Amino acid sequence: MELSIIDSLKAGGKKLTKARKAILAVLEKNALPITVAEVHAGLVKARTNVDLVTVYRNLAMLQELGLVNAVGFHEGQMRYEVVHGRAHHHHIQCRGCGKIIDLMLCPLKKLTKLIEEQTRFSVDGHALEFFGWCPQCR
Amino acid sequence: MELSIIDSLKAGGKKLTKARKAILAVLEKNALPITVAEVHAGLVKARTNVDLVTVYRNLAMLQELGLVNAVGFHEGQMRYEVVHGRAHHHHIQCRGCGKIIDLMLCPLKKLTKLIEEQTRFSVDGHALEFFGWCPQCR
DNA sequence: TGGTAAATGCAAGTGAGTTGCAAATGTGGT
DNA sequence: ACCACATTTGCAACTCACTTGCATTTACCA
Ligand SMILES: [Mn+2]
Ligand SMILES: [Mn+2]
Ligand SMILES: [Zn+2]
Ligand SMILES: [Zn+2]
Repeated sequence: MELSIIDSLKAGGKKLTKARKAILAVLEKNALPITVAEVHAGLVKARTNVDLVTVYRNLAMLQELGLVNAVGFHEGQMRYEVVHGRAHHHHIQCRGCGKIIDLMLCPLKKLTKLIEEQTRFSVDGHALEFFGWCPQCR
Repeated sequence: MELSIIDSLKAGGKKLTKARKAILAVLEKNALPITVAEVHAGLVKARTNVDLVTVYRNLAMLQELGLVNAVGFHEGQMRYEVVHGRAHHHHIQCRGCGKIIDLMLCPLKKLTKLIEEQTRFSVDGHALEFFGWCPQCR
């Protein structure tokens, strides 16, 4: 059973600041992973002025606590989505317009075990993204 | 049946330059994906002076022709490996020392079809990397 | 309500990757 | 072997995501 966001912060010795609440709110209302600039723009739109560097620092911290997930499509920047209350999953991005869709699946449970046996690594994560062309850009 | 490197270059209207040959040679002698800086260092070591920007431009071009594969572990830089004569595969990287190992497998053939049906995207690629701790760093 | 560690904003810095342009070089035809 | 010419290269300047240092502010707890 998963800790609440507030309890996770407390357990990590973190304060529940105005900036933090606002950043989490922006992420919660976005179904898909968004860039740091998009988080920042969301804050400005919500009349919450938070410096860009504060967004960077908070996203890094939230990621360390496991509350936020970083996703990269090799666009030259990372994207972030909330983990809390959502199932582990992956994404596909259109090479034309950049659109992203959630893929509510993960085929890697069994394979992870196999890799651990074959490589003697202990595997603790993976990144899986698909690329292609959406119906509009096809 | 796969075109030779020279034929692929020719087909793309590309010249077989000294820099190009040397870059491919560096990549060929490395089993694992290496950074642009590492390619460049390899050139210097081989007494072939090629500007860093030339390395960037050639790797981008070779990737477009499908001769080279870009791999990213979200380290803040990309890595490159030759495709020619090697089977499609994936990688695992140690979170401690950064060591990379080839995983000669890909579990995504069937899943790709399923995703195409479900999303109406045409899928033309994917990125899959595993992360963990190697025996030394465990 | 005050003491204190954590968090924030601002300014400056880092580093991967890109761009513009003049000079150099590989290629295909003669 | 030579020429014409498109491609490629090197250099310098630039962009932009992200980080760091430090003085000030803020959330938390006794
Ligand atoms: Mn998602
Ligand atoms: Mn490989
Ligand atoms: Zn699209
Ligand atoms: Zn290791």
